Amino acid sequence: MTTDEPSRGAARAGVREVARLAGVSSQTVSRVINDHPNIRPETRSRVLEAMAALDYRVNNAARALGTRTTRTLGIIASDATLYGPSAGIGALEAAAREVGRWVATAYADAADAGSVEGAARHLLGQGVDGIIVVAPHARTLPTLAELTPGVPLATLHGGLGAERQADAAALAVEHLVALGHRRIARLAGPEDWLEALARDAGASRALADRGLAASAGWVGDWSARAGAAIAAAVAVAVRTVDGPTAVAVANDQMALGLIAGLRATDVAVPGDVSVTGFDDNPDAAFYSPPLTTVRLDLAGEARRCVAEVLGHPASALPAPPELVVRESTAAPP
Amino acid sequence: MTTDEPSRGAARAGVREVARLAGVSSQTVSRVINDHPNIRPETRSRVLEAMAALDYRVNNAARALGTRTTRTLGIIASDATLYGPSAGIGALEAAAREVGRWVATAYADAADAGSVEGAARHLLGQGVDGIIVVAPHARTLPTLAELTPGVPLATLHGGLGAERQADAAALAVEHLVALGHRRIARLAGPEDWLEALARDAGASRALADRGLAASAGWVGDWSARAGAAIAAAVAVAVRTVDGPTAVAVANDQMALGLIAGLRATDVAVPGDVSVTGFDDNPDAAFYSPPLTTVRLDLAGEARRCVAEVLGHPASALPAPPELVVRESTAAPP
DNA sequence: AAAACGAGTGTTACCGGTAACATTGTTCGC
DNA sequence: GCGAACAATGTTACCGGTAACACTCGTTTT
Repeated sequence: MTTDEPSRGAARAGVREVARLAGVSSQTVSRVINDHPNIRPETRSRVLEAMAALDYRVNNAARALGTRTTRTLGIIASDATLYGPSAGIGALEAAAREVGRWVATAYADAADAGSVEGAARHLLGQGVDGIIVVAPHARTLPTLAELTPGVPLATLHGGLGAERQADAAALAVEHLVALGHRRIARLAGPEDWLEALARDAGASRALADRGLAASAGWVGDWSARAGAAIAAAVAVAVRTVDGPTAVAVANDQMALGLIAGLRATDVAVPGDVSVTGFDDNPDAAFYSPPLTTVRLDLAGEARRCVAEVLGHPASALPAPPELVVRESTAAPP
Repeated sequence: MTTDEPSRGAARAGVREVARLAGVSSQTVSRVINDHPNIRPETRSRVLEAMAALDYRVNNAARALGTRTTRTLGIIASDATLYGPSAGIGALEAAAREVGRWVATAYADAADAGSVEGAARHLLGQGVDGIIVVAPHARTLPTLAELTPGVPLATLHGGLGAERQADAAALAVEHLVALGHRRIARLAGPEDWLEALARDAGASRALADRGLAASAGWVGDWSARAGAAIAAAVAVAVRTVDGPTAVAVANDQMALGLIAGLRATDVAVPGDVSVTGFDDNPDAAFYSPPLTTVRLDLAGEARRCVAEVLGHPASALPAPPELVVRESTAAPP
């Protein structure tokens, strides 16, 4: 394990070294690095050459110290075992990198205000320029805002993205209605998650738009386990006269659990009841039966979200959500 | 959105302010912050009070600039849609935070050397003190080592953790053997992933230990889709005389896809063939049938990994892997 | 009792960029 | 043809910690 460091002795070059080699001042080097206007093209290229020759790399700590901005975005994420948030984080990282920002991620139990607060403190300590909350809890958002004065806050799948969440949920319901379903139940996410609210609101709206009653729904914590736990109750409802003939579930994982639970009680999907998911988890095509679900333009949502915390003008809107029809939905029995 | 910043005007306090309020030098404040010995308890508490009173927070950029260390670990992650890596990242973040480090994550397509290199450069630019590669590609590891002289490198689920990966895979095979299976096939991960190698090696070893032939296996890219794609071939093999009666799959998601594909070709699991997974994905209990799989002590592995890059003495070893028996395995037909 | 030591603290300079301001030509309007 | 505006570059100081070293006392050591 001999750390034979090639740079030993020859400390990494800084702006001053580059400046000397290029025959300019260090400030000019800085200008080139930061793409300032008013640099003679020839000077610029001389500097660039020098940077390449010395394998120059900016020192972010120094830059951050001088500018009081770290070019880093903090992400507060919930449970890494849920598909939605995980995929969201990946998309955010890509979007941040696209605009030259770094990300620092802190995981927290979204349902526990203390944990979220700890994550926020952790990120603030890091000096992030903004914080993005993935799948935020309704209650924690105000707390966060209070905790982080001066640091812009945005939410993926919450704030501005909420309409599209609702639209996507509506898409699922419309699909069920088109198949002939008239009594459509909902299995929503935890009531106090903005994301859950948006999805459920979208489903309700679609029902109302079609003149259908929004029957009472169930609530789960996004996990497959929760879906399974609710299955017995769903089975009872389905077997009831005038019971639902379809369930719009707020994410794919709960749908998976629900279907598993229904199978255990001999309720056939989609024979006895149709089920839709939400997310288009890559696994959903291989559930049994393959799950009909809706998909958001995650990359687009992430870009919008990054632009928002950065205070950039809204770029192109994310693509509209898509319905992915598979085999968990059919005409009502 | 009136950003009524309470700290406007009253710029955030630094060590010097704290020092003045506590009646000591800034260096003493620094010593308190860093838990240096040789501080009179009374002095320490005076400083701590002053820090609290001023709501002092260290400026990491300044610290990094002075010490040439950022207390940040870089994580190079592959696909956010796979359960294993996602969960691994979450565990690493927690482990890093436990020892007062930050993490910076960069996602890369592990199969694309260029992409991994880009991620590494990104992290190096950030000035990370070490890099942890989640689920590394065998070939990219040397490249990375070359690219990052002086920056310690470790792998989650690769290097030192490999034995436990192998042990876990062996556990699955042993379970199948105990059920009476003698012809056990394998569906491995991509050949050049260290993790895939370790798991497959463990399975092979277990077979050899039992005096069983390691029949040829299949390979997939960890995704459910890959499992489904291979299903037809597996079905043919299973129906062959002397064909396998069980398949040990290298992760749960591929197992899911495989089972879905087998169902399509009327091969029953576990009736005609038993299937085991790897990871204990929280969804696996709700697959159809619920998946028998093995689980690693992810938090422990992450801690070990963080200690390794940090050059800390190895702490407690991760707990041994566990077998989780569910319904995808049964005695051979 | 002088010398050596260690605990506890202060001084100074430095890390590597960049903001702010100063300084040169150049070009342009009238 | 002269001052104004501007383009291109240099100077200087500063961001906020900490390393390195210096210094002052009590305690030991010999």
